[in-house]
Amino acid sequence: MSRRVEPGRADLARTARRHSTATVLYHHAVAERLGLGPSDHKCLDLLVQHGELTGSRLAAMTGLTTGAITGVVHRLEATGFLHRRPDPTDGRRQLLRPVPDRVAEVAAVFAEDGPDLDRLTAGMTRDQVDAVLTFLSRATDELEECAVRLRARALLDGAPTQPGRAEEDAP
Amino acid sequence: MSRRVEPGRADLARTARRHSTATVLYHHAVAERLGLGPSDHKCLDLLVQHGELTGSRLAAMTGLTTGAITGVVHRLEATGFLHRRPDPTDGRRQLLRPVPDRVAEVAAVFAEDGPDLDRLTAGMTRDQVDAVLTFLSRATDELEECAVRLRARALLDGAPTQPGRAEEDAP
DNA sequence: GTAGACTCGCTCACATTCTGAGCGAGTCAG
DNA sequence: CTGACTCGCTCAGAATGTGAGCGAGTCTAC
Repeated sequence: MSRRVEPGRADLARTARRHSTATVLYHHAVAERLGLGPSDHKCLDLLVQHGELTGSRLAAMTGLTTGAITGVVHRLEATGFLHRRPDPTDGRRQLLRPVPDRVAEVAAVFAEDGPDLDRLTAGMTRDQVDAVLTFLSRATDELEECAVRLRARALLDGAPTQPGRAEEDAP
Repeated sequence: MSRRVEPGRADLARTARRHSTATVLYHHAVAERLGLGPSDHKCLDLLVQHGELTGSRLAAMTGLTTGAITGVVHRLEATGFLHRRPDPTDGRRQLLRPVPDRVAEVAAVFAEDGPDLDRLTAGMTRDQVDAVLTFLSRATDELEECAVRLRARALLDGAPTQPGRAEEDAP
């Protein structure tokens, strides 16, 4: 670890990690503020970003079971965050899309109690901001890919270290 | 939306949001992989970053109730991720600290199925990497602050049962 | 055009996790 | 010592997730 790589390298790893944790905690706080569970908020976010999705797609993206998704959709629909309509081309599917008015409320929370991008990039040159953009974009892609890989691995292993519960341990 | 903002401005907002969502999903996947619940992983992360914390401090940081924290601590201790010892200076407190060996396993998961920082910063100048570092650092601070504010606001709205103290602290 | 394999969203029983209230022990100021 | 406080814990009940399985719809190959 004490190799003379670029000086900022270890800093970057540590900061990125802190940033991750802070992000997770912040998301949870926003969900609470909106009267939603963490999973509900997660799904709503995905819906907003993708425009329209099916339930099974949502299940695949979040790693939740379809049963759990049913609950999420019901709650989000009951609270008016989500509109549901049958897919005209496939009778099995339900197309889920966020309701603009409610989504605006979510955006308002972000605006009121969210990070201010202008402040975050204050004093940066255009080139530096571009670098940030590139980093975030690449990181997003990698994170999505890694999440999929992790989930696939869990399925393949069939649950190696985590079958039912903590089997060992009883000193 | 055709304002004269800097070209990268809206992009940055959108990308940051996508990055947040991806981060949350990734954290959840990692937790599953480790056989932990999302809250358990969140607490473990905080523990790793801060070295040693008390239960009540953890509750304040995560927004969980002390009852939930008790469960988290029991699970983490049972699976060997956490070591607990009474505070020598205050008989009420339990000092919680992560177990290095187990934490190394967590790090291994990150190394194996996590984003590769070298790739994320590939082709960037020292100056650009510094900009990324600055951005992440500032964002982390703001996110933490915003989460606290959100939670405080939620307490005001709802029934203020417990005196929520999560501010101060700046070593 | 129909049989069989698939997908989709749903339900149900059960397990796990979180909340909310309250408790005993410990700390500290007066 | 007394009283106000903090700390971690317990307990009942609510919320949320899992896993298996179902009926309806779709697709492919006969």
